[in-house]
Amino acid sequence: MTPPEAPRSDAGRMPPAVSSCPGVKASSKMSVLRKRSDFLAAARAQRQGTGSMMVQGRDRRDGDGAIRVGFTCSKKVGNAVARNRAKRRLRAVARELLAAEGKSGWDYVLIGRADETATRPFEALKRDLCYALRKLAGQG
RNA sequence: GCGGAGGGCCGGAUGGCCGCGGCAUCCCCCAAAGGGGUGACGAGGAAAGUCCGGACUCCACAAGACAACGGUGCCGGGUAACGCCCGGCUGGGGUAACCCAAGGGAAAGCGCCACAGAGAAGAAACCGCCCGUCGCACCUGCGGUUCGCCAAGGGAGACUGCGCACGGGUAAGGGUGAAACGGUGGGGUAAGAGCCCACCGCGGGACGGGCAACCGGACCGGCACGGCAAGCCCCACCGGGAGCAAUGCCAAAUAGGGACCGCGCGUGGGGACAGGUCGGGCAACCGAUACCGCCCGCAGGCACGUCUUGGCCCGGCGGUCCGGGUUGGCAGCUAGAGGGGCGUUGGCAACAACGUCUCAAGAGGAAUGGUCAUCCAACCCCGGAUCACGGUCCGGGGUGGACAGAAUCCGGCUUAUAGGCCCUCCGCGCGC
RNA sequence: UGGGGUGUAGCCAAGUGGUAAGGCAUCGGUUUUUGGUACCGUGUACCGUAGGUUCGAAUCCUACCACCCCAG
Repeated sequence: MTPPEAPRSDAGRMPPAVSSCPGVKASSKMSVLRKRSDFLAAARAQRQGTGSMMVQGRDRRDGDGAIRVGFTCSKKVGNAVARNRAKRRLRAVARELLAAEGKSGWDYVLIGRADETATRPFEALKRDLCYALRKLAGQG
């Protein structure tokens, strides 16, 4: 099912250039995951790690074309301030890219990492998400 | 100028671009849902820890109780209340400003005080000191002898010395310990001792001051009453229990567990059917004149126009209650002991009263942001100037923002916190 | 939101006011040709942190820190 898994160090390597990830106006409505069962379902599906985040993706297969996304951070990220900041940056980067790069009908869950999610430059954060979305699309 | 003490305040600023939350309003729309536009508002001094106190809601009880358990603990005041705050007292620390204290009761009782030490709780008597007796030391000497001495018995006994000896006196000295039953000096004595005296300490205390804690204290007592209650405990005061995942309402959906009740007294006639009561079984009874449906009366019940079938067991259906159990929505949900400013009055103060102006997040996998630029602190580097060699000032460059995110609300406490600002006071030094 | 527990040597741990047990591990030695095993010996603790009560605290009290568990 999964193609030959890239070694762990691959996650830190430079993702595809930003120019290949043009920011396009949202074509479909993006809504937010709110139920625990949705998060658990996504966690069982495919995942792709990068230097600054972990991305989980799942094809809902319910006929609805909407892209849904959830954000979460474990306690390992830090205190409430650090967790909230990480989720806000993930939310900002998802809002810019997900409508264009995500596959319709999928659920995505973005998981923050300690330090990296909060401190990585915004452009690099965008490259990480773009890279992860393409890997997931390729796997699917 | 240096060092220190106390208190208060701030917690980066501005502007682009892209966004988020509920609210108000307008538009699209028959309406709802949904979408769009506009507007003001949108984290903290600790929002944190969840350590106290309340509001609020439900449960329990019926007065306010008692017991148990838990908490608080100098006195007075403030407060809705508090374990908080203010003022005072006492004790301790500091040259001082000031700081610290769970600070009631140890003559209600129980318990503990290791080791060391004579003795550790209604004191004790080891060494020592003193008195007396006896023995030895003096004289004599039965005897024995390793010839150094040992020694029964008798005498003298004033002084002195000695004793694993005995009987008393004593608690000054010694040493132990965290703590040893007043201290220092003098008198006194056989030696000593509050035995007596002076001062200090201690206990009681008329009376005076103070709301009180407490303070002062004539006078009296030769001195007793060790410490620990953050050991049990006693005393006084406070506390019914649970918590917004409380609680109330609405909708949908799953499983059909447990308990209880009901399935409705009848009666006469007509008429039809072959088996008969809600279903099954058993027993009984009846059966072509039974019996139900049906029709007509009587009586009774209530839902008022319908119902009214005998026994036992099992089941079924309906209802009520209890229990298990899934999900979503709405309310609770933010205007209240509310915060802030100014003023007046009372009070030393905490605070209170009144007047006036002003401010006001309500999320719910959880909004209050992302990004860029400029500036302001801070830190580092380089160059220059000055200097009391600690530093200060000017210019340029770089890094770059403490602790930390509302979750029903409020009053406190505690803890974290880069850096900065202000006020008052104390000590020392210098100048005028 | 409410409740409970733990913290002692590198690891596991006993100790409930009076010198901080024990085991494993480490290190040294004996035995063995060597290693292992066995035996003997040795060191290692500011008892989670900071205050307080007490003559004396791992132990009692208060505050804080970290971790774990339970209920709705």
